Amino acid sequence: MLLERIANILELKGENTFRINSYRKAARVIGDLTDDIEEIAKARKLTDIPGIGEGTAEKIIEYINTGKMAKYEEIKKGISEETVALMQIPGLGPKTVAMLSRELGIVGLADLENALREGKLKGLFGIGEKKIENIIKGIELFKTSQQRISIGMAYPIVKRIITGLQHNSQIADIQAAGSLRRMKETVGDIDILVSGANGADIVKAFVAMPGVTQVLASGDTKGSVRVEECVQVDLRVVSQDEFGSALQYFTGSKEHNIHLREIAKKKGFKISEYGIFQGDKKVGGTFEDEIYKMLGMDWIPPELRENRGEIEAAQEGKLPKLIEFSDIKGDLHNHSNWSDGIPTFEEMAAYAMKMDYHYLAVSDHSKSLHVANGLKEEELLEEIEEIDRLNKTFKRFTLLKSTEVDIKADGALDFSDKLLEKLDVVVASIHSGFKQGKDKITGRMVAAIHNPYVNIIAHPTGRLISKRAGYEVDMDKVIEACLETGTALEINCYYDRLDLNDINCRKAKEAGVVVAISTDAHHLDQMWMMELGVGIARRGWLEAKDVLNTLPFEKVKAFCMKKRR
DNA sequence: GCCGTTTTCGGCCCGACTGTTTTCAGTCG
Repeated sequence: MLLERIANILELKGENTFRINSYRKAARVIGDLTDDIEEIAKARKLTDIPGIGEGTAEKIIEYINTGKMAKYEEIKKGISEETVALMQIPGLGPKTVAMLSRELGIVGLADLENALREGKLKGLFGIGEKKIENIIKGIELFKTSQQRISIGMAYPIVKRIITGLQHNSQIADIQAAGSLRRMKETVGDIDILVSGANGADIVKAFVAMPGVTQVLASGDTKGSVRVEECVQVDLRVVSQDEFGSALQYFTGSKEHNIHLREIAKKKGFKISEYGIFQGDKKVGGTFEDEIYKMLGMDWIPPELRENRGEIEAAQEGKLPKLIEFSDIKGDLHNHSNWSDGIPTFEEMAAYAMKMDYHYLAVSDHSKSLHVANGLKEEELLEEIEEIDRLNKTFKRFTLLKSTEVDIKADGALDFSDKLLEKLDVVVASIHSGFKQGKDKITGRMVAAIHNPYVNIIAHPTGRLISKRAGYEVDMDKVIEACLETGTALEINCYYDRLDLNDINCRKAKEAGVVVAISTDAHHLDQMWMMELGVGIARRGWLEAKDVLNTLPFEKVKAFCMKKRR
């Protein structure tokens, strides 16, 4: 994003920090938009977006029209991207990078490492022994632990730690904070917050837990470890009357907290991790919700705390009543051992019933997907018979006859309508031709959506968080087609997919498109990931009524049949 | 650069830590 780059360069140049921040803020709000920026520009409504004023609006219009931004072209002169990137090294901020560049002509990481080796940093203004040591450590850290991990990895770790510590009699409250509590799709490190009497004892118990591979710090109020999965986990101990404010503070997001503190200031309050204050007098902090209440708004669920309009909604009492895991009645996309899954139908049904589901779809792959052992027509017919037979043995549970039918490279479906008609619910998805252009892929998907038997489009963008960006698809057109035809879009819960993501999910909701939250489980022990999908749905402002699989079986069936008429 | 139930000018979130330039700037979350 160009505006973000401008912010970075201005920072390096030592510009006014408030100006830098406003470029950053503008970049962020644009990234969070659910509407098309060009449409907004065309309607001359850019300055309606909070954080975008006349100046930025002009720059955006210039960029849309010419593909360039004069401001950016002007300030980037003589500054290399590599130099800007040096600011990402922990401990190196804009001042130090600018000074190193000025005094030693350092451009990028290689230069910096050479200068360090040759001892050139010694004697520079503001640089001592310790500082040099910290830069070396920072580079090391930058190289090794740069990447964030999927919430799907972090979530079980936190559950394990919290369960392990819960029985500790010293602990009064324990909660995960940070981006994990907000259910962000990736997390950097894991923050756990505890209140209790004896901090040192609690921290000792924490660093001695099974699974800990390295203890980074162990004190009276904070412990920091690395666990098997190579993630850093921080545990902080606070007093009970600070737990609420500390939880609020450490949950973030940073942008949400900044906005909240601005409001607090205007109302004569001050909030920090230690509490909410009026002058020097502490007026709250034990409970998180009292902070929001004192600021004149409803308590905001953590998943919404991204400064994407949730604060305004809370002030007006208009927050959505977010979907909860307990609203989920079933799972509409799963694989059995008939294609590339592990469990049998019986095992799937038993597990689903244990999860209190009312139904579960068996949606094995279709014939063209050889790598996934896709079912041939006659095999799907057999599968249908087998499921019908099994369903007679269940009392208050139904296995749904389904398929994950391939949308082939030419846009045709992999099974005939005649066959699809025999199913309860049809999931369709793209598994090939990822490199086709945006129009082609969008065309394939829209064609599938218009098929009267297709009910759900699975993993609509095809992205894999750790591996690939996904194919190019015009989500606006897909959403439009779904709305027109009564087709649902999936939030795929598999931890590496989480596709739709939060922003697209909100986009779908705003358009009025129904969303299905499905695990795409191939093993029984992937079915818990429904919790991740619900988290993404909550981040997308979804309520139970927006989600297909919160409905009882009859209504899901009615949703599918309606399209066939 | 943005913004306004105190302001169209003068503000713009809070606190901790660290190292170094001994009173505070730089960096971080």
